[in-house]
Amino acid sequence: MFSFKHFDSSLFRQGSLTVPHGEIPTPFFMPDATRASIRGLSVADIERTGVSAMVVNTFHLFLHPGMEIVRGAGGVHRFMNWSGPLLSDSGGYQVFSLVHKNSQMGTITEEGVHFRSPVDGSKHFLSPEKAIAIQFDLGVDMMVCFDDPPPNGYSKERIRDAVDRTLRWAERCRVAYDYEVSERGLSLEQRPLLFGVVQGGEHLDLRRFCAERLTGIGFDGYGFGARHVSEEGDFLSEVLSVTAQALPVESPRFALGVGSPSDIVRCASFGWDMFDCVIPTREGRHGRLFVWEKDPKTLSCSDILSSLDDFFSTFTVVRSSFRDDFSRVDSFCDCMLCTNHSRSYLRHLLRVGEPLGARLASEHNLTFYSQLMRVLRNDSQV
RNA sequence: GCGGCUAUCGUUCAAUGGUAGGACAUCAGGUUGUGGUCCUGAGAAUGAGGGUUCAAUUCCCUCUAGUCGCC
Repeated sequence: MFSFKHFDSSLFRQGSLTVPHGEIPTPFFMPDATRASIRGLSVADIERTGVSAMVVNTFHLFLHPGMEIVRGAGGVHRFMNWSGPLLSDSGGYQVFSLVHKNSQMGTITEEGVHFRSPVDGSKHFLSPEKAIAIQFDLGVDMMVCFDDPPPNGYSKERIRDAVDRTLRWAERCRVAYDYEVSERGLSLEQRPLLFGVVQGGEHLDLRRFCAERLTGIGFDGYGFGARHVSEEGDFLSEVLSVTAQALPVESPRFALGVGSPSDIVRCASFGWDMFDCVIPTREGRHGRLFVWEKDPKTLSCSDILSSLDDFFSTFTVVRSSFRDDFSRVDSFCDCMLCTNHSRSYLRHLLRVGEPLGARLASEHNLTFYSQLMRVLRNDSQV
């Protein structure tokens, strides 16, 4: 299901990934449509940005609207009217950040995690088996094992515990996945891909160990879990590099939660193929815009790799200095915002809280990310 | 013209006879498998002149500027 086309000049893995809802050229970036929606954007808006796939979240959709509704709609594709590929996050990250942040919010047992809804306080339970079943009900193209992502600040001993639990749960996810596939009678073309997630914090030996054991169980793809930046915010270059090398060459590698444009480029150069992050949409809503320093159509991936911090810049459009800046946001971008409106107008919209501001800014940043991924693919079509 | 009221960061509200506080705005950071129209930090003010007092932004007088009412 995962194939490569290598280009001699390329510094990156370039290929394509085939899933039930289509073929995706790699590397690619998925914006987070956590609650089956990218905040503020319609499906038509999303298509215009060049986004090829999105991430929805098991945890959030399980709580709202609930699986009965999603099943009733005929799956999340139909529910949100998106016909392209979708990946679901397992909910592990949400449940654990909830519990790690405040132990009153839930308890972790070998069986799974009991937690309280952050919305209304109601009690719920998620386990490897349940997370897999939910993701099948969502009807996504790619799903992720229910895992335990510990904060990087934890002791090595506690991170080792998280690795062990992640591995035990990965085995249970694998079994549950095989059960669901046969129970639902899914053919090879219909079945979603299952990703195991490598934990281990900043410890190279734990990352290697976890990667080896997951490979032993066998998954369609492998993910990098927990944070890829240190507590101080520094990119964990060696950890990302070593972990990628510890994974099978022929499987897609998903760097969960990565990241800033620079982080994505670095990870792609280490051999990571898939990315998702809230940065382009969240920062867009808050008024930070990504812009090209040079025309991306003239850039190669080696140009970008050699100018990691210089190929783009950001600016905060809500600052007063943009009050009377009637120029376009990015002279190299062809999105709705850049071809129709000025920085001054966008600033105005964001400051008065007009929803159109968040929409245009998110759309622009996603267009920037899509363009970046095209450059990493040496994709001539722009 | 007469009378009342008001005067505090850029704006808008507090407070006090002894270090003037908040909100919004400004500026600077931050946001990484979305509990985020969010989080952290910084700079920023007692209209002017007199008087009472150890000490006045606070009490008194004058001026100035607003504001309301009456002619």
